[in-house]
Amino acid sequence: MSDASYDRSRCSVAGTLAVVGEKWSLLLLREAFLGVRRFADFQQALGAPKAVLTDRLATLVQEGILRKEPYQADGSRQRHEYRLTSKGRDLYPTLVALMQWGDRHLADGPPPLALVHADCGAPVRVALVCDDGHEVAGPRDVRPHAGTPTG
Amino acid sequence: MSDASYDRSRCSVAGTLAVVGEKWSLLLLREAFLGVRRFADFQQALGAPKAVLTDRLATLVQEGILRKEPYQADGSRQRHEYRLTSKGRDLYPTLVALMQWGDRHLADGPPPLALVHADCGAPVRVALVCDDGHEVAGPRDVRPHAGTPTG
DNA sequence: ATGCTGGGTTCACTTGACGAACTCAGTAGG
DNA sequence: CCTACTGAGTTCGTCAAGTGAACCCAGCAT
Repeated sequence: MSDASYDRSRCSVAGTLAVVGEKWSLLLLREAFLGVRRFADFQQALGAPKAVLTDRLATLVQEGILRKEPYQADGSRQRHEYRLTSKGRDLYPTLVALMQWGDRHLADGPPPLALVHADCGAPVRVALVCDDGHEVAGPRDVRPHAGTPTG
Repeated sequence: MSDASYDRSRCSVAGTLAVVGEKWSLLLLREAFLGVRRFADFQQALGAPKAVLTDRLATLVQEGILRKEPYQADGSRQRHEYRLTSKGRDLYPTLVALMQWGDRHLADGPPPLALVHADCGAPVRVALVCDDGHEVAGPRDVRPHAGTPTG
C-alpha cells in the first residue's frame, strides 16, 4: 500500500489511511499506546495472524511510526522490541477519537477503558478547538478552505 | 463485518473499526462531510468500484451513520441521497485527527485542505483536553484506567 | 543431542477489492 | 409507441489481501 491506493489530492485523510488504514494497523498502535512492545505480546493481545503482524510491523517501522530497539531478558538472546516514535505518538488523538466514538455509540455498558489526565485525574477526551481558543462543536461550525489545488 | 471481526474487549477502538474500518468507509464519510450526498458524486470523488460503494453505503445506513433521504431534481424521477446523522457527525473529530496527522507527517507542500472556524476564521485542530480544562500533550500525560474487565 | 522459546516464513484456502458489462425505472424526444 | 439517456445499482471473472496451520532457525538450558 503506502502510495498505490487512494487519492490524496482532496485531503490528507487518504494519505494517513494509506499508511495506517490496513487491517490491524490501528489496533496494533492501540496496543503500542497501552505499552505492548514485543511481537508475541502483540500477537496475544490481538489474535491476528503472525504473517499479517510481521507485515504491519515492518510497514510501521518503514514509515517511521515504530522503531526497533534491541533488548534482552533474563537468559535469552538479544532481540528487538517495537517502540513508538514521536511520529507514531502523534497518532494518539486519532486513536482516542476512534475510542471515544465507540464508547459513545456502541456501548453495551460502561466503556472498557477510560483515560484520565495523569496530573489531575480528570477524564480526557478529544475536542475540536480553534486557534482563538474557542471549542468547535462540529462540522457545521467549520468551513473547509482548499489550499493549492490538485497538482 | 460489524461483529464477527476484531475483539472489542480491550477498548472501543476495535468496535469503531468494525463499523467504519473497511476500505473506503472513512473516505466516503470524508466526502459526506465535504457535502457530497449522491451515489454518483461519491463515486466520482473517490474512484472506488460501484459494488464497494453500494456495500459501504448500505453498511453505514444500517449502522445509523448515514440516512437515506428522498429528493428529486429537475425532470428526473425521485431518488434518494445519503446524509449524515448525528451519530455520523460524531465521527468528525476522528476524520480531522486523521487529516491533521497526514498534514503534519506526509506533507509534500501545504495541506490540500484547511479547516477554519466559521465564527472567527481561525484554523481548527483536534486537541486532547481533560475535564478540568487542561490541554493534554500526549499519551505520556494520560493514564489508562480499565473499567469492567473482559466479559 | 534434545527440547524450548521468540520471532518469524511458507503455504493452501477463503474473503474482499477491482473494473467492465449488464439491468432496471423513469423521463424526454420523436 | 419506440428509442435513447441517466442514476443507481447488480453480476461476474480476476486479482490482491487476510487467515490459520505447519514449518524454520538462533540461542540458551538440560
